Amino acid sequence: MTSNQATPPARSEPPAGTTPHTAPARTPHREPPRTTAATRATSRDVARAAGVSQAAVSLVLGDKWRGRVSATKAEAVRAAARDLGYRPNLAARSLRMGHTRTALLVVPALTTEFFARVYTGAARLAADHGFGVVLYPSPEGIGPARDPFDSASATLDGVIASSMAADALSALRHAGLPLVMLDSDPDDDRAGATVNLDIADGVRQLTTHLLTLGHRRITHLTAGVDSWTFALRASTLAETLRQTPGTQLRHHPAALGVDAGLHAAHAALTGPGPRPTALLCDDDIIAAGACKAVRRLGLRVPEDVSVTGFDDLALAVAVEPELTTVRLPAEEFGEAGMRALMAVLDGGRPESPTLPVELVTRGSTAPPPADTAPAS
Amino acid sequence: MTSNQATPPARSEPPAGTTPHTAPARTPHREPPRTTAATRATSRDVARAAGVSQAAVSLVLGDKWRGRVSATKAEAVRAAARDLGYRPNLAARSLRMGHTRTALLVVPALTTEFFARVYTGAARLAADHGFGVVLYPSPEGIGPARDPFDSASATLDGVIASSMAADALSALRHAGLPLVMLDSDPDDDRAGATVNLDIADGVRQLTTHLLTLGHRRITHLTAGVDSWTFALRASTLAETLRQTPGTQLRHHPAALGVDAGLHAAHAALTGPGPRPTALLCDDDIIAAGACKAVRRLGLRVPEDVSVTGFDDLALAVAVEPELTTVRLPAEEFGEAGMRALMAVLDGGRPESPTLPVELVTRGSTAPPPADTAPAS
DNA sequence: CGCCGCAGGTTATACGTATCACGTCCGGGT
DNA sequence: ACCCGGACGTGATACGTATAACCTGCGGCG
Repeated sequence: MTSNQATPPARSEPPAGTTPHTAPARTPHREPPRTTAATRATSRDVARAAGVSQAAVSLVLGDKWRGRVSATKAEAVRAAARDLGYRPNLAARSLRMGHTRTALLVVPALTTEFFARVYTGAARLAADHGFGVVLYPSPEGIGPARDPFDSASATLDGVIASSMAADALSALRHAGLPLVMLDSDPDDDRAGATVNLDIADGVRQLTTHLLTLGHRRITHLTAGVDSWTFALRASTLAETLRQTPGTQLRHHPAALGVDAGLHAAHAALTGPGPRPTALLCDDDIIAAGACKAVRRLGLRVPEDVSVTGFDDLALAVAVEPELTTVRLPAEEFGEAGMRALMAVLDGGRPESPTLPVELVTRGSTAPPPADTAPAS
Repeated sequence: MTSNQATPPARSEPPAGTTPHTAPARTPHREPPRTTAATRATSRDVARAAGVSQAAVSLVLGDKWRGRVSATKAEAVRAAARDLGYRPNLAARSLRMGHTRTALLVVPALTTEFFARVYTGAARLAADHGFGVVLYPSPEGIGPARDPFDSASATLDGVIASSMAADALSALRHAGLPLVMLDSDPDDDRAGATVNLDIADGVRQLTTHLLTLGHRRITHLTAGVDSWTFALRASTLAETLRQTPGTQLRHHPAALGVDAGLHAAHAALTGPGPRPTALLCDDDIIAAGACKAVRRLGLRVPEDVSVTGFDDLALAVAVEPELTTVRLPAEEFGEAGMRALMAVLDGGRPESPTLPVELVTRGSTAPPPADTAPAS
């Protein structure tokens, strides 16, 4: 603190009560950038203050001063930087370095808790390595199809994209940026790496759980989204049931959302043929809607109909009964994506892990009613 | 996985042979940009392709060529840019222009649906104006207290901050960036503008609804977060009830989350004195937990105890009974914040609107049980 | 003695863009 | 005839940073 017009005098704080009954608050002219901070300090300012050259500042602050700057001057530089509140201009640095240490995360929509958690995990790991993450919610969330690179005001070093945001992928591919796919076909050659959740294992665990309870008529309420991860749910379920004779599997298209789940479940329960005893839903939200449908038909969960979810969102324990579901490690998913991207950026060989999932057994599943005749 | 080194067949190598062997592969001088796709096209490349100067390209693409470039050449420039897939280097532009068209949105945590929707609204409006939005989830979401500007890899033009992220505000204030506060005390002089939701009106509507149904003993399950918006809920509730004689108001501290709501409601319902007939919760998630507590005590919602939420999240219609709640226009909230920030950035006088909220009456409220003795 | 190497610096430069200052060529007003 | 101003362009420059290239003593070693 030297000169620089400092010491803003006490701000004229009205101490308590006595609200200014008029409160004119005129002064509409224009507050010129009078208050300090008008222009940020540059490395040249720091150099001047420390009595060295701008290059020396860059060296010291970049921690590359081993045998180039004396310890005395290095400390002087650091002190000056601190005093001036110096922050490097990231735009200039990016221009010079040719990279931005920023990744783009492409997700279908952010209002889904799942992807919010994926982002959180990715951002946390990124921050630990000096990276930033910006979001590109795909068209359904943000408006008409828009170029991802117009959305990201920073230039990008790489992209992490959910397979559910397939509509944005063509633009991404064209840009030739390093790409990490989330939950995508491992054979997809667009990606430099692929991070997956072990969805198939989750479905198998869930199915085994229902089978063990005695269920034989299972209806799958699908998300109605054309993406690899949802296709995998359906195919794994079909394959698993095929190994147990006497089972019956149906698929009912729903959509994402409570209402969609409700309507699909209603249709599934009132349709022709024997009523299913278990509803396997593509996510927890659909499952919540399905539970509502069951009760509106005068039936109970789980005594009459078992319902299962997927994801283990906060919602899963907010409804009653609490949902039996498959817990997806969302934060770790985002972390793994970011880690893979950083590996690609470092030129190393990226890992393409498959993250384990976990069956969480709660109150929405039970043995089917005793009076139910076994299928066929 | 054997040799990573393999498979660069015919990488470059113009196979035309007869390369002058006097020019061995050495040439360490300077790598000319040989491999097209490796480096992005610059405005200079476009200029060369269109047969004009780089300045002309900038003029045309910046739509500032009124009387400076002929229509013919302008079209040629646009064609060349299209052919080359030219994208301006945003880092260079930011450096030159001194701004980034990027705003930072500071929220307490993203995993809450509410702020995810706020972000979506802000980002949508921003995109329409060529702005981007990056997020700074506050420490609780992202890790230990970290400088917002390390998190944002782009430099920033301004900040939109929720009052719930108060812990990050000191760093923000120090930076002297244009600041728009979300849901904050209008007298707060830190902000260039303040956008509010009409929380007080929502509380009054909710309270009137309960009073009209006949409730006299109301317990407020608070979020336990020290922020202006939650304080306003409590004070407005108290003030409203004070105007109706014979009412009894208690406050029970909860926290954000289903479990917290459950425990707080349990305590509220089993505590000393006559049982409250209505539980007014600071948000829908707490309310969902409260409903669970009611049922675990062998009581029914809403016949024995009415429960109300706040926010109108997706959760509100996922639980049964569906929650009576106050709908907060989250997307519009984010939009209004972004609009105010852009107004500040344009040097204009920003509006500081208060957005209306709406009472949504659903199944979780009903008249109190008839056998309930009036309070006092 | 000559000269190398190294610590401790500085100067110059390039990244890609937007814009200012400067040219040139005209047609038209005085 | 002269100058003015507008249309049409181009060259130069600066934004702030990181780093390559260069410079200067100085102790040591053949």
